[in-house]
Amino acid sequence: MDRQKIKIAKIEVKNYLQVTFSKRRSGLFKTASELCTLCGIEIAIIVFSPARKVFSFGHPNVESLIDRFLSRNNTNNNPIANNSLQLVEAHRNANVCGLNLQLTQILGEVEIEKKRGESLDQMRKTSQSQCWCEAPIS
Amino acid sequence: MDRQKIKIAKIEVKNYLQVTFSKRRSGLFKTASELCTLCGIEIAIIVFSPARKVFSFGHPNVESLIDRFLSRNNTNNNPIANNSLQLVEAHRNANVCGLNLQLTQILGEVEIEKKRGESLDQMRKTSQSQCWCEAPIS
DNA sequence: AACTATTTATAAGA
DNA sequence: TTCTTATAAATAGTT
Repeated sequence: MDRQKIKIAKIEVKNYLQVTFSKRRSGLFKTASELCTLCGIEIAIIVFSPARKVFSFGHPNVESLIDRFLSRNNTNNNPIANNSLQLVEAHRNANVCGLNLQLTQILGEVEIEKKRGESLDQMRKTSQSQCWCEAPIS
Repeated sequence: MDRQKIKIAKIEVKNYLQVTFSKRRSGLFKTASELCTLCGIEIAIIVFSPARKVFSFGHPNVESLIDRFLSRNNTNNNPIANNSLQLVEAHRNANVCGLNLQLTQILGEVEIEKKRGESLDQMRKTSQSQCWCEAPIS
């Protein structure tokens, strides 16, 4: 059997899949890097391999492009994009949970202190109305 | 002049750059999609064009891969990756700012209420020690 | 957008 | 994984 074109469909032979993945991934990253140089653009690629390993390529780096991408999507009104952002939002919210907990606890403290203040206020008023000795007896 | 190979260097002629960008970008997305199908992988590509427009390709979608990528980087100890995450962290912090502000204001309120409580407490004690008429005079 | 000569990527093999 | 090479695929220059 000669070298020939392959059908674009899931490769089932594991060893062959691994080789193809490795070759085509490096090809993809190379063409991406050429596109960068030729056109002066910025690009980020994230790949999760069949073995769940992560490979990435980024110019100037993956994280700053992710940040820019998310900012853009946040400011537009596209409901589909916003919907897809829910996972990321969930992440962010997880980190915010601690702050929310603190806030709730502090708000509870405020309530207790306010009640204590009111009760003391009430006591003062009562004692004032019932007692003519606010001034020293002398 | 015949068709010939180009040097991989920034294209300076604007029109030509635009055409090359368009052709190569679609080529890149096509090869990425083939890699997906052949190897059953997941991939996300984010591109910022020379005109600052954003193009993206994702299978199954860009956002979930970003989320997975960030989670991975968060849990490892790689100082370089963590350092690169600072931009994303900064973003998250910007959203947390409002909560922090609330917390600071509420903490201030707590302080005021506590002081008020103490002052009233002090008044009560003073009035008790100076006045023997806590009970009705009768 | 379409064409095509040429370059580039890559499938199969080593 | 890396090299080789025949073939497939992408694309530079043009229309």
